[in-house]
Formats: sequence, structure tokens, C-alpha cells
Amino acid sequence: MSISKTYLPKETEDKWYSYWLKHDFFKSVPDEREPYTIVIPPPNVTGVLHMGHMLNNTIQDVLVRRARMKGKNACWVPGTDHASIATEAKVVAMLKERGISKKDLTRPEFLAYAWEWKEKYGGIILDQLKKLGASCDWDRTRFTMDEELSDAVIDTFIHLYKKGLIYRGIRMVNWDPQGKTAVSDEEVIRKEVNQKLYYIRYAVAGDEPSALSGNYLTIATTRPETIMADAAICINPYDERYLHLHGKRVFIPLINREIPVILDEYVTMDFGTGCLKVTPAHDLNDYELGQKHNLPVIDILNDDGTLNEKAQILVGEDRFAARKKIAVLLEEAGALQKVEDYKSQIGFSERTDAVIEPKLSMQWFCKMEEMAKPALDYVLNGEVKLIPEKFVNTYRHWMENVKDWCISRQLWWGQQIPAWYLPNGKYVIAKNIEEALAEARLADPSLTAADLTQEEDVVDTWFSSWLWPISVFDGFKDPNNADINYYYPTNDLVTAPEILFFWVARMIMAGHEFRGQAPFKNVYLTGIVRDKLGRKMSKSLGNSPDPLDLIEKYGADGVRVGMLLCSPAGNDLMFDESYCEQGRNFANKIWNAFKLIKGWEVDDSLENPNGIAIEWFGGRFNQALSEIEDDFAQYKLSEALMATYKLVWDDFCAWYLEMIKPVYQQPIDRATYTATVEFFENILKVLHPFMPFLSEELWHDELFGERDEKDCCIVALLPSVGEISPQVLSHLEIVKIIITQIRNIRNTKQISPKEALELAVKINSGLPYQQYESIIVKLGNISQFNVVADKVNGTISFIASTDEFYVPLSENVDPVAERARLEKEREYLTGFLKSVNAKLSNERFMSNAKPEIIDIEQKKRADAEAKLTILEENLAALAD
RNA sequence: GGGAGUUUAGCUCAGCUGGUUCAGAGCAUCUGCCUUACAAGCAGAGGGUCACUGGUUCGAACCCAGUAACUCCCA
Repeated sequence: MSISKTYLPKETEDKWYSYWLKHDFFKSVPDEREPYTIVIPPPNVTGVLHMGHMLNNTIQDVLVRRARMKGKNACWVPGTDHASIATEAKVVAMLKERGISKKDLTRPEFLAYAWEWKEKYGGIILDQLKKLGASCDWDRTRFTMDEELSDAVIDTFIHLYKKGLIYRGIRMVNWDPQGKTAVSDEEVIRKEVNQKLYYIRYAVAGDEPSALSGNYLTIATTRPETIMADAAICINPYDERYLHLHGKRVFIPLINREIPVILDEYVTMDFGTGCLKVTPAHDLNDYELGQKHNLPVIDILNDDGTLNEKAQILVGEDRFAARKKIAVLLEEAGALQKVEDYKSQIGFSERTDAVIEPKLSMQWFCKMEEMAKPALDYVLNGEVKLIPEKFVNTYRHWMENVKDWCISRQLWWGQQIPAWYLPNGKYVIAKNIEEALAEARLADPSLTAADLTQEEDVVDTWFSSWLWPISVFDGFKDPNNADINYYYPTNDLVTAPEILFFWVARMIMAGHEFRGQAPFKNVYLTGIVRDKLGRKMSKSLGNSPDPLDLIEKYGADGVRVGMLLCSPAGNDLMFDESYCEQGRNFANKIWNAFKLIKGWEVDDSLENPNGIAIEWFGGRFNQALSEIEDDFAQYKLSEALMATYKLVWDDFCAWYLEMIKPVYQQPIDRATYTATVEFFENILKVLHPFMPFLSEELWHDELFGERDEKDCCIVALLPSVGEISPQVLSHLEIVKIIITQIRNIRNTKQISPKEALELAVKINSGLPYQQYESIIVKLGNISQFNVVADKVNGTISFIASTDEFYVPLSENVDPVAERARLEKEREYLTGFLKSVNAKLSNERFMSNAKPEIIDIEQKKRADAEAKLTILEENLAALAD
């Protein structure tokens, strides 16, 4: 039988994934076991897997697999969200390719195309997750536009409206002129952009030109194309430069419309010129100022960002083209004083990357304040834990300053708002047109269905997502069903901090509102995946590797390990492919350990010479297991993985296997073999959540005996922490030092590992070296291990614990080098002893320090003194 | 402008309530090895004024104050 030299992921991954599926290991139905539930943060249905998903879903899978192996009923619910803006954009693009324009279609026709698109491309990202090994219960896959979930959205809208939490109003919203919809504050990404600051002169009405003040005032703006929408010029009443302007009126250049000069302390005197153009329709602050001063609102922009007739000039031009052109016109008119470079923050649409236009429009809003209060309490009182904790502050700050949520979107792809307008402009909110009509008739019995028109807008996608932990279990349709009662509240939510507010917080609000319970207990916030230069991974930078290529190259297990190695909770991670390489190497190491064990022949007539090694590793394993347990309890996944890594690589491979492995082609005794196979099987279990494919592959090897088809690593029970014998563990640490010292001597003296050495020990500590002799002899390649009563001269010496070791060399020891080495050690110890003595002779230390601390210090002194004595003697012997 | 966070080895990070598991881990580096499980490996080694300045304390990476740099969130 031949086993490949390295682990070959491609030969195992698809095989085991379909095996798990076939045997329904991911499937969960309520039963008597304790549930463990995660709902996936639904990725955008238009999305393809990126590194952020990769990280996020690896973490979820590790948690779910671990819970499953702890005997819990683990349920990971997958799905996608409908991402109204992004999807609508994709569908519009698809139609364009087919020569169809959205405006030529009716709403149902458009939606038919949208569903067609969704059916075709919507599953891609979920299929990609399978490559990673995600153990989701795929039968439960949900989509935020599924009928049940959409019903939940509509019912929620009606419910909140009836509670007075939803209202309609004119507000300044973030308008995305490309998506032609309003977007929420959270969907606006602010970026620093180089701009120009235009200084523009406005002629003052009725003023005679004078040499002193001129007959104009100058404003500074980054948006000269909006001057036609100006309603006033505002100055600070205390600005002494402009006292002469009080009560005056000025003319907007080019169109010569007259506007007043108003006074308000809002204007900063030292910014720009101190004269502020007020454009209520196109700036949020100006809007508020306009409200205060009763200024008219003149909106000169169309929904697509072009100028309309109210602008009078440049009608039909795009806002940015208009900006360039108007600069020229102003220049020609002598109204442009100067242009300066200027940096400022500009908002961009998260979905389309278009520059956001502040725009006044009629929108639907959801009141937040009332719902925010309990949602804040869940986090403050610890019912919902944020990991890491530092996010609690941010969360509180946001919840205490929460603003109403603009929930309408001017799109078709999404749940249409259940509002019906009556001919008189009023509206009713109802589940469907029949109910709407019935309600409308209460006021006016003559109305017919034809008189009603439904609101065109749909609700924000997040208005679906905030219901996700409830709606995936049909908790709205059937609030008392077995699933929701069993799985809700879920256990862990794994998501990115950037959506802490507009998703996590709102889920808590919805959970409280509809179930009286927060939807999850723990929220694990992952960091942002950055490249090793610290830049956010993005398509435009092209600095993001394709996760599927990585899997191809390093195997899914290797990539999973790579992701986790560099992912402390809540901190951004500087991803580098070399982490995946490390993961692959680790897989390979395990594979080779397996190969070694697999190659052994058992001879039943042999005695077990490895009792101590087995006892030691058993203890070490349990110790590591409890560390890993602690790490998981604190969601320190990368540390749990590192503890596993070291357990396997260092303790098992480098020490244990070397201790017990028989000489080449010699058989092994039964007891050692059995113990080792059992250790290895337990190691596979511990590895499984991190490396599911490799562990499952090895699990089924005949090495571990017969397995029936349901006996799989994925459902094996994790070992529980067993007995640890501290004495053997601490003795072995000394044994390791001895072996390392011997190897070190070999290294510095250029002695081959093949050349056996003699070793003598003068025991001062009383340690039972005879128990460990065989290990020292084997790993140190010692020909003779002698216990001596006196120092051995002409040897290399070292100290471990307080025992003295002597290695005679075939060539004479170089006394000069040996003296130098010992003196260096003496120097260190003397310094160390001095600092310990300083403490012990310090009265204040002795009176203030805790007794156990003093004990430790005294022990340190005793040890250091003992070692120094030995060193002095050895140095003296060297001088002879 | 307001708030939060970070700063420890070349890189990525641990370091709980101040005191030998206090200066750690992994990777990278250097040296020597193709020792039949593994060169995607083995053995060994080097490397840090714990950002800076003060303070509290018998004792500070850890507590306090200030400074600097970076990051994020909100305006």
C-alpha cells in the first residue's frame, strides 16, 4: 500500500462534503438535546465570496462544528438577502444588454426578470461556501424575498404603523442619483476628496459701486452649480466686515435672481469669506437654516442628478458637467473671483459609488428612539454580549443618539410598501387592497378599488434583515411553532463591526418587539480583512485574492487555518497568503504523523517500554484540551487554534512520537500502539472544527478499526478533560531541557547526531531519573547514562533543575571556551541573585508583599545560590 | 469638532486583578543536517529601553497624567 507523501486536499474535500450531506449531518430538527443555533448574516444575493465572507463563515463553521461535537443539536441557518439596490442595478444592466429599458416595463414584468436573474445567479455565493466546508443546514436556506419572509416584512410594517412608529414626511435624504433611490445614512461612505473652492461674487442690490466695499459680496462654495437654487446669503451678525450688508439684497450671478442677506450666528466667520450661500434644497444644514428663516426651497436637480428647468440655465446637464460649465460662465461674467484647491469629505453610495446628493423628498420613516431603549439595555446588562467588549461603548453612543430610520427606497425590487393612496391624497395602511378598500370606505363608502393606488416605493433591505433571526424560523407566520420555540434565541452571531448598528442593533430591537427576547446571546465581531500593507481589501484596489483560488492552492483546511491564525476578535487582520501556507504545512505534518503510525507493525510479545511517555502525553493532551476550552469560552479562536497547533506539532510529533517510535523496521508493542492510535484519534477530534476535511479523511482509515457509515469525525464527541499528573509533566520539562542541552552541545561542537555520547549525572534534586533514563538515552542518543557521586572532570557540564550533568567528549574539551561559557552563566546568575537579594533585604518589600510572593523570592534565591555553587565548583575544577 | 481604540521581536499578535510561566508565541531570519513520517521537514540559535515623558509604589508592559503617531465611528 502506498500513501502519498503529502496531504492531497482535492482527493478528500468534495468526497467528504457530499458524504456529510448524504448522511444529513448538517441537518437539524428540534429534539431533546440542547440547541446551538447560528443564523448566517445573509450575504448579498448578488455577491461572490470575498475574504470577509471567508473569515466570517470559517468562524461560524468552527463554532457550529464544535457545538455539534459537544453533543448539541447544532443548527446553522443559511440564506441570502435581496439587496434591493445592488440587485436592481444588476437586473437593469442585464436588461440593457438585451436591449430592454426598465422604463418600458411594467412593475410585474420587471420583477419577473429580477426573479429570473436571482434564480440564475443567486445561489453562487452559497455554493462557494460549500467549498469552504460550511456545515449549514441547507434545507433551511432562506431568502429575504421568500413569500413568508416578505409577509413578515409587510406585517411588521403594519404593526409598527399602528403603534405610531412609522410615519411619512419630507426630509433631507441621501439621494443616490445613479440608483435613483434614497439610501440610509449607513449606506453612505464618506471619503476625503480633492475639490475646488470657488469664490463667487454676488452683486449687492441698490448699492452704488464704491472703492471701499465694492458693489458685491463674495461667497466660497464647492458647488457653484447650485447657486441657482440659492435662497439667501447668510452672514454672522457680529461679523464687522459685513455690517454694511445688513438688510441688503443681492443678485445671483448669471440668472440675476434677487435674494436676501440674512443674519445668523451659525456662520463661521473665519471659514471661507464669512458669507454663506444658503441652498435649502441641496444641503442639510442649509435646509435647517432655511426652515429657521422661512426661506423658499428651490430644487434644481432631477432624480438622476441633471439640472431641471428651475435652474434656468444649463438645464439637462449633469451636475458635474454643470459645475465645470458654470465655472466658465461665471468667469466670463466676471463673477468668479478665484478658485482654490480644497479637501473635504464627500459621501458616496455604498452600492453604486455615486456621489450622494442631499435631496428633499417624501419618505417613510421608522421612529427609533422608543425601540432603541430596550435594545440598549440588553447590551448594557449583558444579556447580549458583544465580543470584544470594547464595542459596548460605541453601541451605547449610537443608541443614545439614534436617528429615525428612512425605510423607503425608490425601487421595485423589494417589498412594496403597503400604503394605498386615496384620491384625496390621504392613505391607508393595510395588508392588501381588499383590506385597504374596506378601511378607506369607512370614510368614503363610494370608493372602489380603482380609486386606490399603492405606494410605489419598497422598503429598505435592512427592513427585512432585521427580522432575519425570527423570520427564518417562520416566527411571524406562526409565532408558536416548534422551530422558533426551540432555536430562538440563537446563540452566536458572527458579523462585522461596521454593521453593528444598522443590522445588529435593529435585530435586537425587532427581537424585543416581537419575541420579548434578544435574538442572540453573543455577538462576535470580526475585523476587517486587510492586505499586509493594511489596506482594506477591495475590488478596485485588486488586492484581494480570490478565496476559491486560495482553496485550490492550499486546500480548504489550509485556508481555514490561515484565516484563523491571523484573526484576533474585533481586530482587523493583516491577511497574507503565507498564513495559508502555514495551514497547508500543518495539514501535511498531520498527514505524515499518520503515515508513521500507519506503517508500524505490532508484535504482541513485546513489553511496553513507554509507560512514562504515554502518561506524559496523556497529561499534556488534557492540559491542552483545557486551554483550548478556555480559549473558546472567551472566543479566542486564534489562540485555541495555536494551542492545538502546538499540541500536535510540538508535543505529539516532535516529542511524543520521537520518544516512542521504534527503530526503523522494528515492530512496536501492543500497549504503546493502542495508546498512540487512541491519542491520534482524539487529536483528530480536536482538529476537526478547524480542519474538517483532513480529520474526516483520516478518521476513516482502517488504523482506527471498523467504522459504520454514521461513525464520522464530524459527529464524534469531543474528549472531555481528563486527569493531568502534574509531576510527570514538570519532570518532563526538565527532561526536555536536558535533551536540548545535549543537542546544543552537539550543535556547537559539530558532533553528528549519529555519534552517541556518554552522559553522567550528579543528582541533587532527588528526581527519579531512572524513570526517564530511556527517554533521555533515546532522544539524546546517549551510549551510557551514569549516575555519579562526584564531579567528572574534563567534560562539558550543564545544570538542569539543580542537577549536574557531564558529557565527556572524545576530543579534549577546550578549557578556554568552556570557561567562557560557564563564566557567562555565572555572571547572569550573580546579577539575578543580586536583584532577588535586593528585594528580600528591603524592609518595605518584606512588610508589604504577600507571603506567597516572598516564598517565591526565597525559593528563587535558594535555587540561584545552589546553581552558583555548582558553577563555582565546575569553574574551579576547570582550573586544575 | 465630539467619541472610541491601538502602539510589546523584522511581521502578526498573547500577556487576566501591578510581584519567575515577565519580557512570550507563531511566522520570518541565521547555523548545522536529505537522521527512511514529514526539506511543505529535523535540530539548535540570535533578536525587544514593552511609542515617549513624568508620577504613584518596596516593585510598572500592566495603574495615573501628559505628549506623539496611527485606526475606526459620529458630525
